[in-house]
This record gives sequence, structure tokens and C-alpha cells, in this order.
Amino acid sequence: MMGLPIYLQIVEDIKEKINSGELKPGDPIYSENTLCKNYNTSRMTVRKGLAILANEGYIYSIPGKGNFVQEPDSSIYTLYYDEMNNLINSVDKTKLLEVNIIMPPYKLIDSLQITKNKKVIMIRRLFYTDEEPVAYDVKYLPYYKGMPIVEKEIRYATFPEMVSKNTSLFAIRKELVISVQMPDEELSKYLNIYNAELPLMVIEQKLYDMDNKPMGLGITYFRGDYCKLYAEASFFKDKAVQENRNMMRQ
Amino acid sequence: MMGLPIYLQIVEDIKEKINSGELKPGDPIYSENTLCKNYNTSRMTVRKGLAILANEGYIYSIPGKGNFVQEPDSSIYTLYYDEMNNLINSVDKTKLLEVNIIMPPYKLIDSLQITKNKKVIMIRRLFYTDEEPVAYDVKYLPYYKGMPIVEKEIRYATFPEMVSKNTSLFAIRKELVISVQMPDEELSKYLNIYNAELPLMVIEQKLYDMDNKPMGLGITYFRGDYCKLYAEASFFKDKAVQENRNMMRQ
DNA sequence: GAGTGGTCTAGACCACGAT
DNA sequence: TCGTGGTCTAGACCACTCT
Repeated sequence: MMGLPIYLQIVEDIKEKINSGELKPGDPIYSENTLCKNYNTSRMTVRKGLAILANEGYIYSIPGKGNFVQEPDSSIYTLYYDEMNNLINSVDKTKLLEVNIIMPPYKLIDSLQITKNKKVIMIRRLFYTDEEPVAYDVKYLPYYKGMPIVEKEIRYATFPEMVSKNTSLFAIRKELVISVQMPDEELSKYLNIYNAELPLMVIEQKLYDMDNKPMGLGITYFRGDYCKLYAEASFFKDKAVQENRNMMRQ
Repeated sequence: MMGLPIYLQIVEDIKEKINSGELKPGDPIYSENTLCKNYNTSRMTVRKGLAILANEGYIYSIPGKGNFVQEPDSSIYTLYYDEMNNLINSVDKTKLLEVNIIMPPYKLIDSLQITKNKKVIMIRRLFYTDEEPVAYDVKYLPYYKGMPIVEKEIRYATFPEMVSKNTSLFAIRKELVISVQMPDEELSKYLNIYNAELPLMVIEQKLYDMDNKPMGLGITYFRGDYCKLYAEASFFKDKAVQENRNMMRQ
């Protein structure tokens, strides 16, 4: 464990104290000047370590007072979601049911924040795995010049990809709402559901631009037996140390 | 916009270039020395800005080569999940159905990585909202000394809280698997489901300690009409700038 | 006034990549 | 060899909190 840069030693030592419970949420950390003396190093180096701890959610600082152990937020997870791939399934084929420019129905005017005369692109697709339909997918995008209405551009595109023809992916905010419902007649038909006992995982996706104006609404209805989502949370990934180890291994 | 520290000006300027599409994934950033000259500042200040950009996923650096615009990972979201609260519902009462120390059934031996003689605490609860049952919840924890088997400690505790009696919350890794299913007879009874058309949102929660040893398995079966999950993703939260504005406002 | 964190400087040495 | 990023120093000034 020697050979670690000083700032990472500080990170590790303080993490160890927090993980072991020696330091509890709300407790003060040694002051920066004290840490300088303890590690016989300069303040910038100490601060680099503390910045990492703050960034990973371990500590926070109050100017004029000190650094303190953060209360961990146990309700935040990292969710991995890709329309075409989930824990138990990968879409290997899609079928374009419809691409149309429509006048927005009442519901859309509201959720896309547009006027009733603004044209909207509607895209309806079916996703397949091994020739089985696994999801039904509808997307609505306010129509702007240069929008993709070319079939081959749309066919295999995920929602962010469709929108990013015009906008940098960095400039998009995305929202997901995950719910459960039973298929109606139409969905049952599309998804080959003859058995009334098969529920759907419904994922609503909304994209916004940097000014928080809606750029698109998508709803994907997955057959329940083809959709499992995965999320995780952990404080002790030790990204910095991990990377350092990787670098030193080479 | 003046009054921003130099390192945040650098962050903002480069973000603007990336968000607008002027800089695309893979493109090199000005070298650190060039930025020093451009902003008439020292290298540590430039590097502080670049560190923020790297941390927020905008750029990455290759030692000896330079800093480059990162390809954004569009399949990562932040999910907010708390057993007792979701988008459309808050649990206001719980009922303890059973707390027992059991010998693990076959399935648990595997997923908790224990021997068949290791005792396991089983906790079964019902969650209520407005006197209506909204979720059925089972948890399994390998039994160690000091484990909570006192009713009042368990009653309103979320899963991480149960485990954190012994361990710092920081030292826990959590995994969620979200799926959909129909209720069986037992679940229908517990959740007052007389209508066969009501599916369940099933959330499996697994906790691990720092050595990746399982510390607990929990499964929560939500009535579909009482559970919606929310997740979001955005690059341009501008946490640092936001905080700076807040500080300057005061 | 003493201590704290926030910002910043003007250097330094290193390992690495390109040439 | 020269430019790059990674680490680090020994100071500085500021605004803030505490007493």
C-alpha cells in the first residue's frame, strides 16, 4: 500500500475511519492544518484529498468551521437503463409500425409544453428478441427542421440518439418514470400476450434541453417476462485508488 | 457572471463549448499550459477546473497526451428508491407479520452465501397507506450477535437501517433488481387484491459489506397502483456553479 | 484575534508520449 | 528532446466563525 500518492493515503485513512465507524456522521475531521502536520505535507495536497472525499459523499465542509462527516443518503442508486438492453434481455430486431407527423392530442400539449398547432413526430415501434415481440414503444418529438423522419435513422435508434441529431448529448436532461400495468387489447395483440396473467413494465422517458424545455416523450411497454432493471449504490468503490492501482500494475 | 472564481470560469467555458457541440467527444482540450496562458492563471487553478470537468464526466485525461472530451454514457441514471416512499405513495403504517430465526431454505444458502447451518433472521411486514395494504415485504439477514430482533427496532426500519445497527452505512454496497409479476394467492390475500388485473412491482434488494459478503436479502412486493419509481440523468446540473451562486446570494 | 476553509501563485520534479 | 499530464511545495490573501 506504499507508493500511493499522499493525497490518496489521506483519502484512504479517513475513509477507513468512517467505514469502521470510528468517525460518525456529523463528526469533525482534523482541520486542514492539522492534517498538513500529521502527514508532513502541504495544504494543497491535503485539500486534494478532502476534495475527493467530499466528491464521493463522505464529507462536507463549512467555511470558517471545518470538515465534517456527511450523513449518507441511502435512497440514491445508480440505475442502468437502455431501451434495447436490460438484465435479462437484449433486443435484436425492431419493427417500425408507424412514423407520422401529427397534431398533438390534448395530453401531449401539456406534457411537451407546446401549442396545439405545433406539429409532433410520432414513432411507434416493436422490439423483438429471437423473433418474439418483447416491447412496444411510442415516442413523440416536437417537430423541428432537420428532425429524423428517415426510416433507417429511426429504426434502431434509442431515444437520446434520436434527439441528439440536433443537440449534444451533454445538453440533455432525462427523466424516467417506472410503473406497472396490465396490457390493454391493443398491446396484448402487439406483444403476443394470450395469457391474461402477464403484466407490463412501463417506462416513460422524458427528455429536456438545457432550458428545461421538453424535447421528447417516450413510453416503452415491456413484457414483464422480458424486463428486469438493475441498480446499485456503494460508497466504497474507491475509484481513485482503483485507478491508481491499475496504473501502477501496468 | 463576473466574480466567479477562475477555475469555475474555465469549467463554464469548456462546458459551453461541449454543450454547444463546438467540442465533440474525442476532441482534445487546450493543454493545461495553454489554458494557463489563456486565463493568465497558474497551473493548479487550471487543473482544479479540469478536475471538476473530469469528475462530472465531461472530459478524461491521458497522461503524456492531453485532456479529451468524454463520450457521454447515456444509459446511466440516478434512481431514488426508499421502501417507504415513492413518487405516488408514502407508507404511513407498518404491520409486523413475523420475526423469526430460521434455518435457511435452499434458495437463501446460495444467494446469501452461507452454510446450511447458519441461522437467518426472517422479517415479514406489511406496509400500509391510509389503512390500505400497499406492499408485502420480506427480509432475510444472516444472524450475528447484536442483530435487531426487538420488535420496535424493526417495525419502521428500512433495510439499510436494519443492517446499519452493526455497520457504518458507508460500508454497505446495495443492489436493486426491479421486476414485475402477478400476485399469487397469498400475496393477493395480504394486499387485498380481489381483482386479478392488478400486477405487482417487485423490488429485490441485496446488501453487501466491504468484502462483498452478502449482509441481507429483501424483497418488497408493491401493489402496482401504489408504486412509481423516478430516475433522472443530466450532465448540466452545474453543481459547483449553483453552489457558488447560492453562496454569493447570501 | 486566532483558527478555519476557499482561492491562488510560481515554481518544482516525475513519468509518459510523440518525434 | 520537448510537450503533456500527475504530484507536490511553501507560501499568500480572503471571508468566515468562534470567543
